[in-house]
Amino acid sequence: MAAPSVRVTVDILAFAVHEGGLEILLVKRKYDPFKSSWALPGGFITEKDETLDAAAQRELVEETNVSNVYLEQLYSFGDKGRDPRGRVVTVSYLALLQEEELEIKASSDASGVAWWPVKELPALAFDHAAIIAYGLKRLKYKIEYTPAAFSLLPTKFTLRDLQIVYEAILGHEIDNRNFRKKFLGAGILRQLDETSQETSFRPARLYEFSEQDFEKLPDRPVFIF
Amino acid sequence: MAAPSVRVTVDILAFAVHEGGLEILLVKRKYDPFKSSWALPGGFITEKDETLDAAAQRELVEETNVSNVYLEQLYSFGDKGRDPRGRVVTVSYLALLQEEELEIKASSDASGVAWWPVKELPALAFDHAAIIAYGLKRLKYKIEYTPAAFSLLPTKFTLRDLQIVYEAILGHEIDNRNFRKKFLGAGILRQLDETSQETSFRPARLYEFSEQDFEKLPDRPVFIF
DNA sequence: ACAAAAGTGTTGCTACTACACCCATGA
DNA sequence: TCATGGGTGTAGTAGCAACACTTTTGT
Repeated sequence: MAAPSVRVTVDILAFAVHEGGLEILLVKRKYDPFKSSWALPGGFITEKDETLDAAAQRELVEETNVSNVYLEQLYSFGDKGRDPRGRVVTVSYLALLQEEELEIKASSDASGVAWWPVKELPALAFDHAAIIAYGLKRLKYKIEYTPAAFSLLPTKFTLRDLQIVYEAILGHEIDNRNFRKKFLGAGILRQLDETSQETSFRPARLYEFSEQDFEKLPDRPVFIF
Repeated sequence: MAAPSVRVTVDILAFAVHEGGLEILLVKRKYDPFKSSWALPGGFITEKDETLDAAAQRELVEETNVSNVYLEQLYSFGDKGRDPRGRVVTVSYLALLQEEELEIKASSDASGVAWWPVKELPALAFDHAAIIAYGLKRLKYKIEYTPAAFSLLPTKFTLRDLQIVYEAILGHEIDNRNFRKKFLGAGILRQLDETSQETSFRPARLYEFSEQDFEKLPDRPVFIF
């Protein structure tokens, strides 16, 4: 049986919320094809990669210096004409990051790495614009049915911070009373005896997400607003 | 950059509900590796496949004689040791079928093709048992949030038929009054002026799923029981 | 008349939406 | 004292779960 060889990449959609807006991490390509275009971080899988997940972790570190993050496989893209060099199947991954805690750094393959607001993306290489559109749809969905939003926040956060994450991703405002009621009633937040300081007005209570309490819930909660 | 070539397969999880139980379509391998084991239908993508979806359609026809069905990409598997022949990345697909309307037929690559109840699967080749476990989880989820269940039924069906599909996939019984109420209230079923005949007792009303009405719903309904 | 499955309503409860004001703090 | 965001309660509504009996048909 002729089994034509194909090249496989993993590409990462790394999202973060920054100043009330959703952003994605992109690298500027140094080489052809699509030299000087912005693209998703990622690359070919190697002999050493034990799993696709591991390959995604590795590529993210190599291309952007970002390590040790929540990563989840999203979808695979394999249309014939999507890469001018030949058949390339791309397995896309979703990463949820806290921008402030990272020090991004371009690899030698790239001439730059930067956060881009998803509402003002540059021209993108390959079919990466379509991949991002797909990822955004999935992300909206995910925060409504899973505790994924907490991966976009530091361990200690205020309810307002959490609400900002939801508003940035869903793209609309949420009534703060109902928002707080739903999360406080869900029983998955631990209130801390600390308040956020950096303000010149009333400090807000800090909370932590409790993975254990979430797992113990009889039914999965729904965070639809 | 050394881009090691990888082989890519598409494998299909073809489900159907038969006599109240959920079944999956498997083929018996004629050649090594895993000669004589049962496996998911599927195979390597070829130069001619324009898309991964098209490759899945093609493989399903070639290996089982099943054509023209609902197909949806599920997940990709690429652990290093999963195929003894070397690196193989498998893109899995979900197909939802009506067993009665199909005439399955083994290809020349296989020594058999058969429906297997998911509760009594045979020993399986590669990591196909894990792939099926994953697919089952996704299928349960899908019927609760999408109209996927209708793909497992003929165009005309009774409410009881529909309930049997839900019970087979979810694995528990459902109160029939609440079940009917939810579906009749959802506004996505068209009642026909026909009844099912084949019974020796009271005939049941037939219904059709209305794709258009489903699309027109302001919010997606939730079919959780 | 009987066996078998089709079909039907109500009640209590929970959870949601919509909505506007007072509170605590630092400057 | 003022500006700023933090924090709170209620009333009306909609949707859900739990529950058992009558109807229709063929034999």
